[in-house]
Amino acid sequence: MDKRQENSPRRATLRDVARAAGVSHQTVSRAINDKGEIDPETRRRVLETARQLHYRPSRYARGLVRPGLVTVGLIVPDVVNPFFPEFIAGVIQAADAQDWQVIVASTESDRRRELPLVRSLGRQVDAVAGYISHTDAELAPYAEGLPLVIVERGPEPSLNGTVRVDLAAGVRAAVAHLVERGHRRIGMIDCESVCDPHVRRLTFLAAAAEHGLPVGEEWIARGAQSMDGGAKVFAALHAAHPDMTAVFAFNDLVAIGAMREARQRGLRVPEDCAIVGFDGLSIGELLDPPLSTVHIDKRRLGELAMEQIQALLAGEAPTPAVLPPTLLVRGTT
Amino acid sequence: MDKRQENSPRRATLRDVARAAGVSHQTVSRAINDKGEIDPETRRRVLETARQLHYRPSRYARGLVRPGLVTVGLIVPDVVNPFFPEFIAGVIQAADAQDWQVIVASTESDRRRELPLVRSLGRQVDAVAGYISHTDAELAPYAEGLPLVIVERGPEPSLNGTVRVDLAAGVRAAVAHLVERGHRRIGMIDCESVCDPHVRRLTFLAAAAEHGLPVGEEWIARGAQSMDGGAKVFAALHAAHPDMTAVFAFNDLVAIGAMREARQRGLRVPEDCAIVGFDGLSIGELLDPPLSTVHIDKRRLGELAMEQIQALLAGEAPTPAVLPPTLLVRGTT
DNA sequence: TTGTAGGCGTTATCAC
DNA sequence: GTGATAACGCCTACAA
Repeated sequence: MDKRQENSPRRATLRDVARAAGVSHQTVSRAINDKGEIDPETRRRVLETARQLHYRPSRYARGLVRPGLVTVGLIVPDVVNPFFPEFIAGVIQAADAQDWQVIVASTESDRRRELPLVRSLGRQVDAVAGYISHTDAELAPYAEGLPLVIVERGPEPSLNGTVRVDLAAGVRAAVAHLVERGHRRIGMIDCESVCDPHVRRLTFLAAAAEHGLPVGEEWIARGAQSMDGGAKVFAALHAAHPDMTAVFAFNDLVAIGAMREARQRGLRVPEDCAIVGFDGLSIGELLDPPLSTVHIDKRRLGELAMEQIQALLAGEAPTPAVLPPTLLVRGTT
Repeated sequence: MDKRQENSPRRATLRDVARAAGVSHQTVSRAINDKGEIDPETRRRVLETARQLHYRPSRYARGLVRPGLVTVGLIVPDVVNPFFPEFIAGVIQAADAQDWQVIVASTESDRRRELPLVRSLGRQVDAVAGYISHTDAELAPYAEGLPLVIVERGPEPSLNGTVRVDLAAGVRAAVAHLVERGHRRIGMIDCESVCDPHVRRLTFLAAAAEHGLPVGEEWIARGAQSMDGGAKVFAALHAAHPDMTAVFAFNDLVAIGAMREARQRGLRVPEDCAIVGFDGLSIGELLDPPLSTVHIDKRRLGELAMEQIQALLAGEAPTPAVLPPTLLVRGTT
């Protein structure tokens, strides 16, 4: 970390310009910052020599004398995964509203990069928010007192700020919706995930039981978090339960894979098999029919994270924020 | 711009900690930075009081003494538009490879925000790259000598770094491909765009002429850069030219809208009407059939931008980089 | 092992 | 209008 630019020819400073222009460094400062008390001609001359010397003010020196500009670090697993751009946009937008800046960093879905990233990024910013899977205790030595907001952390208490989606509520909404549509033999496509190891699955089982569905563990299959994974798991479920009339998927990506596989097998969606995704990605709109899903307001999630950061920076104790998802009925149910 | 955090209770400094721990500020520095020459017990005590005082080192003071960490500003019109996340990822990845940081800022597609953003962001970073539609001359007073890399600027010479996609080559490839598939009556869906006011349209006409197609201005219609825009323009083209067998769209989003409208009108894609998009968004894969398109390597585009920044920072004169797109034949042609 | 002196590049204050 | 001088918070010598 913190690799530095080597042997670059030292940048010109205020004093260099002063010397070259034959004035005091103070006068240069006046010219650069457009203060009034300066002779227009001096000003012109100074600015000209500054330009020639490629002078640029040091943000560090400025920051030291004129502190207060807030910079926030944002850690996401993957910039390209369609879930995160909206989240990032929410953070940037909320930050921008107060003229704060956001440094975006990605772990590339590599959990081992989290801790070093928290440290190096944390040293450059006033606070950090993001998807971090480590515990408070693991984080502490790297956070070094850094105000930290963790997204999608379970409900364990934390000294850090916390924002999460009410996954269970989302699952219940999805199941209730399918039941309402008359479905009883509902399968679930589960995935491995650091963020949600069990909530979706367990809630699904509980909801199924509550609705008196003839559905248990054997109606749940697990696969990779990808279109391909979704397709494979759907194939397995369909083979095991030919009478299955609906599927609840771990997320939209997986749901899309399932949908494609269903088609391959000659099933019509939603007539022969309904499908509900999770996340509410806007790309679900592009499908035909568009994907029904449990919608997460990812922009809002970003805003909530920023609100936590503000609280933390104001020295307040953070109250965990919980975002309830909403059912988005489109065309696959 | 540059709004500051007001009346926050001044953060503890090295000296505050020193006073509280009854040592010199130097000793504190040693403890914080884990230097060897210090009594373990002193170290422990210092670290403890530092923690109590919520001490965090000032990045400005550190940067001043230990300069060299490079931070790059990145300006995009829209974080959510599926084109940009990949571009951003390319920039972040290339930056990360040298342990540089990236501050991402968005103009929210508002051209008027560009100039102020260049100024305020530019003051906080070592260089800026991004989609900026203003000219060198307009930029100069705001750039203040800032190393700047402009993406998708036309081939006009510039003092700034420049990266662009060879749009014309992409258009020619698309038209050639359609002709090869036996199409002659090809329509084009054009859009208004700051980045490309005319290249696509003019190249399309030129290519059509070269291939001897019975196609002129009247085969081009223009609409909004959205799915809806694409649908409307397709409707208009189809109405005007019922014998049209293929469409070249300004970009993928528009192409998707066109595809949907074609279906609405009872046309099979690609049998009754082939469609080629532009951009190579990965969401094109989700369609059925998947969208054929002129693919731009957006990650590579980001890398190229970073390479330009490196050159600029090294004091080299930037040679404009041109990225050739590639034809991606999927299912709609 | 610990403390003192000096400087990093800027802005602010106050003389001239 | 201009220029000394003193911060800002930290780190690197060097001295004790």
